[in-house]
Amino acid sequence: MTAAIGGRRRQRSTRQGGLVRDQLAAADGFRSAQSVFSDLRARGEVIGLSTVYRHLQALADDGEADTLQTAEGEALYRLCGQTSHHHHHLVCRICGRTEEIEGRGVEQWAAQMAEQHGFTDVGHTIELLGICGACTADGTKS
Amino acid sequence: MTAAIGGRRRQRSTRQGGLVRDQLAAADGFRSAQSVFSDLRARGEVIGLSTVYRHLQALADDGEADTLQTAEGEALYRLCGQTSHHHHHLVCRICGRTEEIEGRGVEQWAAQMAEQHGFTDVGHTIELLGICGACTADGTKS
DNA sequence: CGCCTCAATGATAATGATTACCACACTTCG
DNA sequence: CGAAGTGTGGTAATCATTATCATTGAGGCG
Ligand SMILES: [Zn+2]
Ligand SMILES: [Zn+2]
Ligand SMILES: [Zn+2]
Ligand SMILES: [Zn+2]
Repeated sequence: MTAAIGGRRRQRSTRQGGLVRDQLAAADGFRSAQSVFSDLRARGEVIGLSTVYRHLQALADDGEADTLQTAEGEALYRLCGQTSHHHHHLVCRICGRTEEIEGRGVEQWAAQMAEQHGFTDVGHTIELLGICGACTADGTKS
Repeated sequence: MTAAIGGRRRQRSTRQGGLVRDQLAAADGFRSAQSVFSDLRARGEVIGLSTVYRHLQALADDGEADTLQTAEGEALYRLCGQTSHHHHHLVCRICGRTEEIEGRGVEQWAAQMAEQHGFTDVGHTIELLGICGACTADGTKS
């Protein structure tokens, strides 16, 4: 009843909205609201913390950004390539570089597990966290 | 350097430790620290919030309990059957009932993705969240 | 059993991310 | 220009978790 069927959600496009989106786009990895905020401020931009949170959530709601949570419970956001294309992430725990990955095998497995146990309406959270090639190299020498 | 190689970690066994463990064991689903605390208090037990947090983390560290995070960033704990046996969970988002699941296919997929992208030391977070048979039935009638 | 030592406890304060508020600025349109 | 309404952003409020630290109780020993 609440849902606006059409896609549009953010009705006015504002300078701050662009800033947040650009900042996210600039980084190829996941970023926290706090870090997006302080980076923007550090760059001399004038924007409020509340506004950053608002726009990040708007992006997430519109499906333009993916989110995940750190082990410490901090929410991270990332602009993702194809909107509405189901995928997962392989994130470098050092530099944050992120690869979008997918696999119908996993999706099938999830569905199968659900069915096998009589569960319905099953969604899943799948994130891979490791160390990317570049960071491995960095750590190797020295 | 800190690690005691052997299994034992909690050196003194206390009443409070038992309480926390029992409370976890009583529920078959994941429980938050706050809820374990308030349930114990509601039962008339005398225990501090700090202590509940401490014991939950100790259990998690010892591998006796698994943890996961809600979308809101709250940490949940659950005593799991076989210690040191790698598995994942299929959790009912209504009643919290939890099934332990596994699948070497998924593990292989994760490993393969990691290798394919040159990532090393890759771990994964995989949780399935749905509605169990009982809860589906409940929702159907009415 | 009584004593001693130190880990464990728990009330409380501190932290840190996120949200709620709300007065104010900027758009838009008549 | 002026009214109406959205978006902003500083600040206060939330809420889970952690840090402090004085007090308690477990266990070992004589
Ligand atoms: Zn993505
Ligand atoms: Zn998937
Ligand atoms: Zn259920
Ligand atoms: Zn696994």
